[in-house]
Amino acid sequence: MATRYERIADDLRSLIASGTLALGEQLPSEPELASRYQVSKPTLRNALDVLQREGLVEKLHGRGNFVRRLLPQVTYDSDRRAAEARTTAAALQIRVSSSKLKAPDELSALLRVPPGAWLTEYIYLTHQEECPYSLARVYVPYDVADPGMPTTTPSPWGDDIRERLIIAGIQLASTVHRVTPRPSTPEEAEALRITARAAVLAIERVTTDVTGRVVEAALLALPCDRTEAIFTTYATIDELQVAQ
Amino acid sequence: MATRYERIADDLRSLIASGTLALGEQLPSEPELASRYQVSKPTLRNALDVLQREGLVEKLHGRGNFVRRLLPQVTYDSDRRAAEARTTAAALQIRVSSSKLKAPDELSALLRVPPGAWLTEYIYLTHQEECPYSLARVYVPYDVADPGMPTTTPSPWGDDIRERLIIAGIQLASTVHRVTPRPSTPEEAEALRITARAAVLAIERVTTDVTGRVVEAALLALPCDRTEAIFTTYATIDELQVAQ
DNA sequence: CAGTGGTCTAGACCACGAA
DNA sequence: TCGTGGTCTAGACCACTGT
Repeated sequence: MATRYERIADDLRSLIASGTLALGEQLPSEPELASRYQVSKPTLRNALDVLQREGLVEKLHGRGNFVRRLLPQVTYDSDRRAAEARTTAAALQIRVSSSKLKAPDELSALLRVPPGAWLTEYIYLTHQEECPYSLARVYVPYDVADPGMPTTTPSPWGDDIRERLIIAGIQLASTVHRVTPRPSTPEEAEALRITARAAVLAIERVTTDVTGRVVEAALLALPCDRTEAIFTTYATIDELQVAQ
Repeated sequence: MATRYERIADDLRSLIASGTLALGEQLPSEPELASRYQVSKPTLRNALDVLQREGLVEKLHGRGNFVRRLLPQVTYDSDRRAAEARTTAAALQIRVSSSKLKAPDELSALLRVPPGAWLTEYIYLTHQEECPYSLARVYVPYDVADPGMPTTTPSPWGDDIRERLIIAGIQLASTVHRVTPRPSTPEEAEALRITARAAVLAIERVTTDVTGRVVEAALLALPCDRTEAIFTTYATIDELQVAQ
């Protein structure tokens, strides 16, 4: 037997699905809904919590509850060219800032440089039509190159930095992506405008050149509930030769 | 200012971290904790909900609240050899079953075969020390090959199937992974013994051979809160030549 | 059966956002 | 200032688990 709050959630869900409650529309206030369903406020809030976890309802303290608009899908692609094709179509606004810093311990381990080595940090904050899309922090050791500020059209994932490394004569050899869903940090929640501790898909990317040196690393945070990430791997030459 | 339930959650969290509450240990009952912290039951439950969402506490209806044991980390690696090295160390129990079926619409799109074409389906359910680890469904079109039942030591991700395809003379060329966090289906929640609708990391893998034919596809489901996935990509030959 | 967590009430009061 | 959601109380009763 379904509980009271589940039945209320079911009812509101079908109202949203049928369009009776339009996207972006404000729901009636909680006391109003509570009296309409003849339940107490905590029970009604329990129902709204279910819908919030499902991503159907957005609660804004002091303003009201709203039917969540369809948010654009976020797509990461390890293949730079495929990503570009999509990016141009999607009209993203990308804000990049850069600074120089001494590598803290986590970054020195990631980039395999001594702690305190100089790094250039690029922070990419991308929006799609006012809606936060992704947060990327890209690091390049200063003794590898100083790519300077982006001049070309940037990519949300800092792929333009890697392009600049290639132009500078650095031969990229392999890229390792470590993908982990985890709760967002307060800074990420703020930047992506998601509720505190809501999950993000974290992608840790490390690019190595043909000499085995780490030439770039990136920490990406994508909103978990509307993200897909695509990775394409090709058989290496020796694998194909073994098969032949 | 932290709320009442947040301060209680903080306190319990530090008790768990310090080992005062041992892993797997049953917490005092909710009325007991409520009176100890001088709060009402709903407030105390709110604190436990926070810890449950963080994965620190497991609530079992009719039995009690327990400190969640450290669950083994689940690691997917796109690199078969790296994955093997880890797997042998970790002592996984893998159960494989196979059946033949006609491709439903979703699978025919994924495998690029006509709807209703014959497929071999392999279901891999992996445990590590009684704890569910991963669920993988692997599909091979029947006209590509019939790998038969696994004889070698299997991999949790069905990599042994791909090994068998290589031995059968099929030249694998590229693999595309599509990674999406999403709520679990009831079957997945059951198999992975996670709470209903808890998030899984879904990996959709499609392997293509040198003729461009899809020779294998897999649908993997991994428990979101303790999973990492690693993807390694190498510069293709033409990228390196362009750079030179 | 006893003991546990799950649901629910009918209020009170606080904190936030916008006018 | 007013209307909104957020927190909290002190209980009652239901549903599940193990003996």
